[in-house]
Amino acid sequence: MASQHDVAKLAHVSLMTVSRVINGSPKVRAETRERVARAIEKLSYVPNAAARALHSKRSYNIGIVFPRKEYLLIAPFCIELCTELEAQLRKKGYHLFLGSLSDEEGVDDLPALFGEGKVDGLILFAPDRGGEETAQLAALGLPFVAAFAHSRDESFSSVDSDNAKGMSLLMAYLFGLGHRRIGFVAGPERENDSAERLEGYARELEARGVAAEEDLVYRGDWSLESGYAGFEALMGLGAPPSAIVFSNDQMAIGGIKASQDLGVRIPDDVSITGYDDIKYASFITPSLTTVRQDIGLGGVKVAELILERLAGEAAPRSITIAPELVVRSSCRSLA
Amino acid sequence: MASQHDVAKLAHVSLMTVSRVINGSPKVRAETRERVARAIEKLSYVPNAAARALHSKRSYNIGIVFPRKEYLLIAPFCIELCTELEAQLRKKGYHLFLGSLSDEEGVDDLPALFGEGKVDGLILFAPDRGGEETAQLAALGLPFVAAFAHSRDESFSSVDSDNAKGMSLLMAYLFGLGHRRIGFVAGPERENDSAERLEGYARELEARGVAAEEDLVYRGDWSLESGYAGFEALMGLGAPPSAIVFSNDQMAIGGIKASQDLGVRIPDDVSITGYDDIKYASFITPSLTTVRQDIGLGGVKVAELILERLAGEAAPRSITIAPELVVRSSCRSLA
DNA sequence: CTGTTAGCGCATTCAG
DNA sequence: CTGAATGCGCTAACAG
Repeated sequence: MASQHDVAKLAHVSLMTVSRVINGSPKVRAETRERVARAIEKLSYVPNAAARALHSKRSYNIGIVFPRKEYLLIAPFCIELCTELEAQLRKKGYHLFLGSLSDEEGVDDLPALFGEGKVDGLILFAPDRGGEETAQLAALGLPFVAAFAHSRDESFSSVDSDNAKGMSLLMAYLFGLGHRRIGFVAGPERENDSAERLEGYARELEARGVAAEEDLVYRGDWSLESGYAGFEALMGLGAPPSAIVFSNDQMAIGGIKASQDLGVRIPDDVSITGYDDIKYASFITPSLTTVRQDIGLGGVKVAELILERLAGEAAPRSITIAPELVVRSSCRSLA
Repeated sequence: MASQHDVAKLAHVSLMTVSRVINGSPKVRAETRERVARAIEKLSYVPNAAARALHSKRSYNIGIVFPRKEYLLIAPFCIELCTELEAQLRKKGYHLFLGSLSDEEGVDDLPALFGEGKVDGLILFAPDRGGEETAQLAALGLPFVAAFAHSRDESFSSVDSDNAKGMSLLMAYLFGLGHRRIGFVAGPERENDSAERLEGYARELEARGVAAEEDLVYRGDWSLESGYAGFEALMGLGAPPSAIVFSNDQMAIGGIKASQDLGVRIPDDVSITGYDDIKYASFITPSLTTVRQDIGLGGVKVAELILERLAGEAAPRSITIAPELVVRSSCRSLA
C-alpha cells in the first residue's frame, strides 16, 4: 500500500531519491541510501508494477501459450518446461503468464489474450509446422520463441530436440538388433516433432535399403489410447513388424497395454521403443527403451532465447537439444 | 500502440467518450458510439492494461503458487487443474500467473513474487496442513483460495476432495473382499490430502475392529520411487499384508513395478489400490482399482471461489469434490 | 449526452 | 549528489 511518496516523506528526501535507491542508481550518497532503505523496510514498501509498466512500457511478464487442448496429453512435459522456465525468468525479474488456447481459438486471438500490454513476449508451445501461426505472431510484432518447434529459416527463435539425431540413434540400435520390418506409430501430422520423427524413421529405413511400407505407419495423437490402437493395428497386419517405434513414451505405454490384452509378449514377440524418457518409461514393465530429452534444459534455453528477443539485440536463432538413447528391456535381438 | 487519444482524434470526440464506449456506458448516443467503434476498429486499438491497473488498482491477474518442487511429482494433476482454472478465469477477464516457489522459498517470499500488485488474488496449491502458510498469507491481506487443502474453520476458502469418503469407499470394498491385514503407503506428512487419507485408513480399520499396526504404514512422498520402496518394505514384512492401499496412483504404479521385480503377483499374491484415477491407472497392468477425483471440476470450483473472494462479498467457504470408487483388476477376493 | 480536470505511482528529463 | 516538473494511458468526479 505504501508508495514512494510515503517512503520519501519518512526518509525526508524527494520522490526521486527513493526511485534512485530502488533502481540502484550509484548517484546517491551512502548515508541517504541507508536512510531510504530503512524507510522502505519499515513501510515494507514494494514498487507498484502497474505504474512501472505504464511508464516503462514493459510489463516484465512473459506469456506461455499452449495452442491446443490436446497438449494436455503431454502434461508431464509441459509442467517440467514451465517450472524451469518460470525459475529462469524470475531470476531476471520476469513473471510467467499461462494461456491455453481453446480449440476454437487461434493465434489471432492472442492480442485479446495478452495484447493489452500484459506481456512483453510470448512462448509458443509446439505450434503447427505449417508456419502460419508463427508467421501471424511475427506479424503482430510481439517477440516470441517457439518451444518444441523448429525454424528452418531462423525467422524466429526456437528450441527443439534434435529429432533426426534421436531417430538415427533409435533406428541404428534396432537395426543392430537385426530388425528390418519396423512399424511406426506417429504423432499428429501438423506438429514439428511428430513430423521430424516420422521423417527420420523413413530416412533411416531408406538409408539401409529397406522399402517403406505405408501399412507400417500408424497415425496417432500422442495419447495412451492412440498408442493402444496403433499397436493393435500394426500387430493385426498380415505380416506384423518385428519392432514398433512409438513417437513418444505415452503411446508406447498404450502399446504395452494392448500387448497384454492381445497376449503378445514384449520383447519376445515384438520389440518396441518410445521417445522422451518420461518418468513412467522406467516404471512400466517391460521398461522402455527410449530417447531421453532434457526438458529442463529446454526450459533454460527457451528463457535464454526469449530474453534475447526482448533485448532485441541478436538475431533469432534456433537451439536444438541433444537426445540420448536409453536402452532398457523392451527390445530383443533377433540374432 | 494506438491509445485512446488517437481514437478520440480520429472519431472527433473527447477521451472520455472513448473511455465510455469501451466500458459500455449507456450514456453515449448510438451514433457517436458507432463512430468511436469504427475508429477503434480501424486503429485496432486495445486498452492498455497497465494504465487501467494503475488507475483501478486491480490487475485482473490471479497467481497460482505451487509451494514446492515436489509438486512436480504430480504433474498431470497440476496441468489439469491449471487448464480448467485458466479457462474459467479468462471468461471473467482474469489472467493466470504461474509461480512455483523453490524449496528455499516460503510464503513470506510471495510479496516479492506477486506483491507488486501484479495479482489481485492467489491460488495456493496444496499448502501445508499446519496452517502456517495460509495464516501468513491471510495476514498479507491478499485474497486467496487453497486448492487441495481444507480449511476446517472456514478461515479461508478451499477446494478439496472428500478424502474421508474416498477412503471409506476403498476400505469398504477391500473389507468386502475379505481383506483384514491391509498395508498403507502414505504421502508426505504435512499435506492435507495425505494426512486425511491416512486418518481415513486408520479410522476405517478401527471401525471394523482391526488393530492398527505401525509396521503396515509406510511413509512415501507421492513419487513412483517411493511407491516402489513402500511395496518392497511392506511385502518384506514377516507377515505381509493381503492388500496395500497407496495414497495415490503414482505410488501404486511404483508398487506394481516392484511387484514384478520381486516376482509377487498382483492381485493373486497381494491386492493393491491407488487414488486419483490418473490416465495411467487404466493403462497399467494390472489395471488399477482406485478412487476417481474430478480435477477439472476442482478447477472450476477454485475459479468460482477466488472470484468470490475478490468480490469480497461472501465469507470464505470450503467445497469438497465427491470421490468415486473405480473398480478394476488390481484386487482379488480372499473368499 | 459530452468534455475538462485531475491523479493513480513511477522514472526520465533537466535544473539546481 | 538531490529535487521539481512532466507525462505514461486511463477513468472518476465534476461541470457544461
